[in-house]
Amino acid sequence: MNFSVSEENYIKSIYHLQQQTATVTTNSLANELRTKPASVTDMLKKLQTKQLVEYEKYRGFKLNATGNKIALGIVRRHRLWEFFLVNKLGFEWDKVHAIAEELEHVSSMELIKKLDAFLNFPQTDPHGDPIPDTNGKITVIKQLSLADIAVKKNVVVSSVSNQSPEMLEMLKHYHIGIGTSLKVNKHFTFDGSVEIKVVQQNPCVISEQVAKNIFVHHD
Amino acid sequence: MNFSVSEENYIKSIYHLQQQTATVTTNSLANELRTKPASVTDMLKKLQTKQLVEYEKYRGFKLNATGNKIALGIVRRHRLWEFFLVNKLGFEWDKVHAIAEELEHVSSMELIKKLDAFLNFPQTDPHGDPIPDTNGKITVIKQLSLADIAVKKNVVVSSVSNQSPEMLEMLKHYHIGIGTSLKVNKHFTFDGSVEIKVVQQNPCVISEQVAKNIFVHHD
DNA sequence: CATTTTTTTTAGATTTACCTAAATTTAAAT
DNA sequence: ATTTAAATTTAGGTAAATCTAAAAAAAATG
Ligand SMILES: [Mn+2]
Ligand SMILES: [Mn+2]
Ligand SMILES: [Mn+2]
Ligand SMILES: [Mn+2]
Repeated sequence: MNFSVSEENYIKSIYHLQQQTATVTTNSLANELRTKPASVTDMLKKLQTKQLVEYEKYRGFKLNATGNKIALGIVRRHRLWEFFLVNKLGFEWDKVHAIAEELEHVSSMELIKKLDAFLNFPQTDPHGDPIPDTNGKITVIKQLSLADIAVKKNVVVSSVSNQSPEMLEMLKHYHIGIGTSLKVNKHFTFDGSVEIKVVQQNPCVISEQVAKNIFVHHD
Repeated sequence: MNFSVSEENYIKSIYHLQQQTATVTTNSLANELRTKPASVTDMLKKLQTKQLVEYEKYRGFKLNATGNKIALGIVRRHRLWEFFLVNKLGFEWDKVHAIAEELEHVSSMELIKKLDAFLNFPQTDPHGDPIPDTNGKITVIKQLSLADIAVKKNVVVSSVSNQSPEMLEMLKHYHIGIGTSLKVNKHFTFDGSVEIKVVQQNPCVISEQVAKNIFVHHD
């Protein structure tokens, strides 16, 4: 079946919200899509008749198996385009989301297949998020935020959950990017700030807010 | 101002039809867009209030200076994407039009600027059609169809006006592509077919229908 | 547990981009 | 110059995606 841009945006947003809560509410989806609850209810009825969601009035909803597969297809396209924009066109990673938000809806299967090959089958997007494969399989790496990492362990930055220009500016200042190796020297209990040692840099202190948005895995 | 996908498709189609007839008719545009004349009239009223066309009831219409500039922007995006699809992703040129038809509507200025640079500022698309520059300036090369070329003149294929898979199959068979050097040996008056000599190939005869769709310039 | 408060749904409108069928205008043909 | 035919526009309607305001249901509160 074929889906409208609007339907695809709803499906993808439900998918993302489900990563946090198993079942999604009307208000949270309206908020995510910057639309009104009434519009969400309308669209949900449509997605229900198209058999993409499990939905019970007043009870919230979630994607079913079909819906999930479609969502992963959209996420795949989005992340492949983000990779292209950063690694081929030279965008900074805080600028690509809005553009990929449009490109993800271009519907040619062949296009994505060839784009994937051209990019050399990347596994993660510029923000460190995994790219689902053709079958919708996604490899979720176990990762912890810097705020929750024990001291003296060597870790590698695997993703950032805040992708704003402000966050990018901050990370650049600390010489941190996806793949950067570092370790935690100390957690300050006063304000939750964290002293870290980035390889080939002097130790520095980052705020709890920053630490919580940097995800790492052990190497 | 910002335009919908539909508005952009109308604007671009008017632009293309204007290349042949200075003023465009409702029926021809409906036919080009595979829509109905009544829909064209509706959209034309809108484009008129948006000050993009000169339109007199029952008298046909044409883009004004603003409309023309916008059309050239869309054509630019379309052709840059076609170039990308063929030269970076490895598509054959008979498969790219439909995909570029979607990609052309992605609206980021920065995207097109960076894409252009990534592609090394190409001057023509895979079908030999010129790519307008950022200011909407387009270099129209004087070109004649093979059906109208005098014998024994050395010419270079500069574009093809039929971009179907069937045409591509035929051109591949004759070893003809954009940039191929050839000359006309003879015009047959019986059916308008043309004997040509492609460099490093044996002479061959092509039908008038094929000849009319191959455009060349003197080298 | 009865009553607020919050969340969600329904009802009814609006905008965009279409459509068909009928009316109107222009062009072509007798 | 009529008449006929073709092109174009108008009238009226539909489907998708949105919205606001009101009604209904669920959750929170004292
Ligand atoms: Mn999107
Ligand atoms: Mn991303
Ligand atoms: Mn298009
Ligand atoms: Mn082209």
